[in-house]
Amino acid sequence: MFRRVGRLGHMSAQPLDSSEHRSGALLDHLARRMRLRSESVLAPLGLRPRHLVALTVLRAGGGTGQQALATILEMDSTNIVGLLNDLEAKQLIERRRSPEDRRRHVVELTEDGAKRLSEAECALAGAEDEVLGALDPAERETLYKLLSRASAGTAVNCTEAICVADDAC
Amino acid sequence: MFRRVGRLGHMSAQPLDSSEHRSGALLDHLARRMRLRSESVLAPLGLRPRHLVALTVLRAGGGTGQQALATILEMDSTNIVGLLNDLEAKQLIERRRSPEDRRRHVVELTEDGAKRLSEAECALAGAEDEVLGALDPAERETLYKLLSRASAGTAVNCTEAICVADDAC
DNA sequence: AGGAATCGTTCGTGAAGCAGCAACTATTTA
DNA sequence: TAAATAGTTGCTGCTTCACGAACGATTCCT
Repeated sequence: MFRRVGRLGHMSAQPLDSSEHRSGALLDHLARRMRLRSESVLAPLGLRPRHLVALTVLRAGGGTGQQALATILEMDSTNIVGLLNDLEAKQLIERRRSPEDRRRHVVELTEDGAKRLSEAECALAGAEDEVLGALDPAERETLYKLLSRASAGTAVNCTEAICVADDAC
Repeated sequence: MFRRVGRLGHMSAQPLDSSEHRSGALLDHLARRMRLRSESVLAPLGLRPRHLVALTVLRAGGGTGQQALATILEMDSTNIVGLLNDLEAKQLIERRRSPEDRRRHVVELTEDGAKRLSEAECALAGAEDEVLGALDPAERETLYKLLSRASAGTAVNCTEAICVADDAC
């Protein structure tokens, strides 16, 4: 499951100067800042940050089963149920039984869901302006694309549908 | 299995519609994935993800008071105390009274702290490889720089209130 | 000097997120 | 038929975290 991390300094082929450039802590830091702001902005829409994450993933690779979704989001599947219950109660997603395997519930964004997601993203403009204030629009776009590709790439392991890279809306 | 959207080379014009390109959810998603992996990797070092965040911030702008640190990390100052207690017990940071204002505790990385931080970052290579597997080294470097600048930028302005452009959605 | 404000510290309280187990239904697969 | 899989529900417990109250030390205001 987890890649074994070798003892220090055993990699001779890699340039060592990138060893300090780990993005993990920075991701954590910025995600926290963003999440704190998002909560208050999203509240009027009846959404929480984690709902937005789920919706975003669903938009990227819709038509996934809940098990797959649990893997992508790395959440316990029992907790996924509650999350999806929220979203379904608001009619932002639909659960349909898969015709090929009727055990599965295929989860997909509804029209309302896509619309609400758009609204939410739009409402987050202010929050993002605060958190990413040091980056100009072009840099933010670059950041978005990198994050998007990384997110899609990691999802590849788990499911089938990935194709977010660059869509022109 | 892979639903492929062609248009690979067609980077036509500019992505002018950045309206939907909000990075918040993606940040959240990737940060979570990273954090889950980091925990197990960091455990042998006696660190947790949030410790790493604090150390990273301290390395970037050392010599800050705890109040300022609370603002940067956007954590309650009472919770900062416990966090720093952990780190001080491990002798990764030092609290000294500021000579100019002896109410303040100036927090700084010790040599051990910097070393441990480096080790931790090195140990996170595997985790990062998993989470950012879709990005090549150059892209990861770009990502790091963007995140780094964003983090530094928000830290600098944290004292002054940033006026947010009213969202016109 | 005296009083108010600030910084750090400790303690407690309460809410929220989340993992994990158990049991159940429906469905597929061997 | 038996076993495995997907989803659902309910429950338990741990951890994190924000928030408040009180306190000592120190500085700033007048």
